[in-house]
Amino acid sequence: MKLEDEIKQSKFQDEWQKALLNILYTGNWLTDNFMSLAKKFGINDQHYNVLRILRGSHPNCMCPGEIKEVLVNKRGDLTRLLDKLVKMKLVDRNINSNNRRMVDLLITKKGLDLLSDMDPDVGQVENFKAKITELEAKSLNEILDKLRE
Amino acid sequence: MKLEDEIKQSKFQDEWQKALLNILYTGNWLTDNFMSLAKKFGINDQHYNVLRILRGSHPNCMCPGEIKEVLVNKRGDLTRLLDKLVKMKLVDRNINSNNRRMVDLLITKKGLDLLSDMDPDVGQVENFKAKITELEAKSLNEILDKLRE
DNA sequence: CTACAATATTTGTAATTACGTATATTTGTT
DNA sequence: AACAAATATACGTAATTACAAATATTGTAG
Repeated sequence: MKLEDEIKQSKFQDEWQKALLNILYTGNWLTDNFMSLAKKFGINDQHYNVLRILRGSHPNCMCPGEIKEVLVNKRGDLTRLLDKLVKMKLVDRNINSNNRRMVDLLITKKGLDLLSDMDPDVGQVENFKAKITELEAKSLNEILDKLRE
Repeated sequence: MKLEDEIKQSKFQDEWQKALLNILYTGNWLTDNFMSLAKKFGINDQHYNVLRILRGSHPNCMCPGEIKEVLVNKRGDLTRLLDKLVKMKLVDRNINSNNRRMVDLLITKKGLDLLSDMDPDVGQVENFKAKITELEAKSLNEILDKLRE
């Protein structure tokens, strides 16, 4: 749907202002989709993001600092977010033996299985290939990168 | 900065996957900017968004439902968000005389002054004109609109 | 080898957000 | 006029998030 209709605004000052709102709106739209998807599986979107990062490094572990670095959305209290994942037995947490300030986190079988169950639904949300061409995606990436300069 | 460096990822599966993360990352980046800006002025980004909407309709008032409709980011508990703005005397709240289920919200002089003070800083964050051309903004809008179809 | 700075994570506390439910008012129906 | 349905907002409670400070461990200079 056109942005004008989605946020009930008849028109924008200019294309730049519309772009600002469009990025925020589309980002929130994606996040909302992930949130309701995750909720169906008993977690939230931040839990999902962390699990997915841990799956990416499996069978190696990561420490909280490393996870924070690659998290797109840095909001949330990582310690307590991990508390919950450990409590749900989706993640194992152990003190790193080389550096006891650090904590090794490893996704469990249960965690991997949960992600597998979610994959089809996630594929739906991430189904960009059906909506824009590769050239459009590339162009989008270039423009967004420029904006953050 | 290129997305690869910002989230410490050496490469992405494809342009589509990068686009997904880029939208989320850029949206969060913008939100973080607004958050730290608003914080300097003693409010948060959602308070700012609501104030800005109310300035848009000033000198007319709006009710919570109308505000929720146009809010890009619908997160947050509007009632208690407004409680805070009323307590800070940035917004006046009165029961609507025609329909007493509804509540009239009007930005105060103090609220307008706060926004004026913030405007220069906000201009910096929203400074898209300096970064992308009008054509690029237009192209961005078209691609984002497509993604949400 | 001791003191001090740096690093990695955790914790306390307050604020915000989520979500279901409750309240109040209006509207429509009989 | 009485009552159910619909509408608009507020509230209770639990979960999450923000922020500052605390704890524990390691690295390092003297």
